Amino acid sequence: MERTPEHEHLHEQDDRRDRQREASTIEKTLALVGDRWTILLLRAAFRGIRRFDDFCADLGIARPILTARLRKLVDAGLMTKEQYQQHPPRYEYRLTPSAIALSPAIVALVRWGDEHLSTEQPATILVHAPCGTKLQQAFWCATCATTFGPTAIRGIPSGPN
Amino acid sequence: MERTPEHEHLHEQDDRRDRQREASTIEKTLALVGDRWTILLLRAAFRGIRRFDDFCADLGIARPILTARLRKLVDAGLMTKEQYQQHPPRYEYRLTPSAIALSPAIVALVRWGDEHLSTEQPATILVHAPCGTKLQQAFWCATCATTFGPTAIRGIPSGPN
DNA sequence: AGCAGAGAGTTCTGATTCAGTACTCATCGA
DNA sequence: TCGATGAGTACTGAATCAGAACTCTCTGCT
Repeated sequence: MERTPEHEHLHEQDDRRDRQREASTIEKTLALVGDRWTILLLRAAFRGIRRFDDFCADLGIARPILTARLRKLVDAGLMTKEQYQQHPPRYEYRLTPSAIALSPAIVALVRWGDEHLSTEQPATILVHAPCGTKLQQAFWCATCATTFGPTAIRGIPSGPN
Repeated sequence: MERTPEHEHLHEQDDRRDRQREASTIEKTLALVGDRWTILLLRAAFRGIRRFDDFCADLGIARPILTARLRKLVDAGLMTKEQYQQHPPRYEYRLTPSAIALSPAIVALVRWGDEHLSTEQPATILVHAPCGTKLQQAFWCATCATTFGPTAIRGIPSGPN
């Protein structure tokens, strides 16, 4: 399931290496987050939900799956499991900064869904709180002081090699 | 992305109906896009891949699954299947504007993965092609002409209700 | 005419993972 | 002691995954 860097039996072009590397990190991302529940779970956590049964009720997720998802997120360092009570041991799950850093991605998905998938029901729209303007999400270049679209993005390898 | 300690939710307003409605559209989004392959497929398409066998080779995806994913994306209006040659009928798959609108979400996921999941391998960083500056992703308010982080986002219901 | 080959799939297999109901286990409060 | 609460497990069938092999229609070559 996890694709190790060694596991490149099907690449024939060598300019694929860059892609391969990038793919493997995004593959890891998707292996973590790319299923029907994990994003929903994180979203619930962003709304302040912390306990097992609350997640269960809020999302309508089956318990064994919730157990598995929470464990996976804790293992990945996106949530922590903390005991908030000794005597009957009770735990709560909290987001780590790493998970909070995912919020732009989650917001982008929510926005896209609202704009492209909502049917008869009016979607919630996200606005800039200070002025109430409908949210735009763009890429911002501090050097050029402009926003730009996806066509102006290029990937370059970072680091010493 | 700046984070303020007290802000652990994107927006609260615990109107249950609001949440419920929003959840259902994000659920649809995730049902479409929330699996191990779809995002990877879209990413490949963003890189210019258009043909069945090329997707197959590039992603290492099994053919039946690719068939299913492409069909799902075409049905959802994210891709079009166009015949580019008559005589042996050959098709290619192209992204629609609706899919291109997903790019902020995909970029956000890639970036997050590169920052939080990459191990020893240096991650590819995304840059603004014209000037080479490292990509910032922000929310942009056209009215205020500023960018802002997730803390300044509020959700409001659109339409009646 | 005959045959290899490309492109775009479809049909079969098993192996995994998903999802749901029902159950456990410990503890508290009445 | 009885029941409720919180946090899980066990066990089940359904769906999805991965891979190999197969089909079908043309094209290009000989």
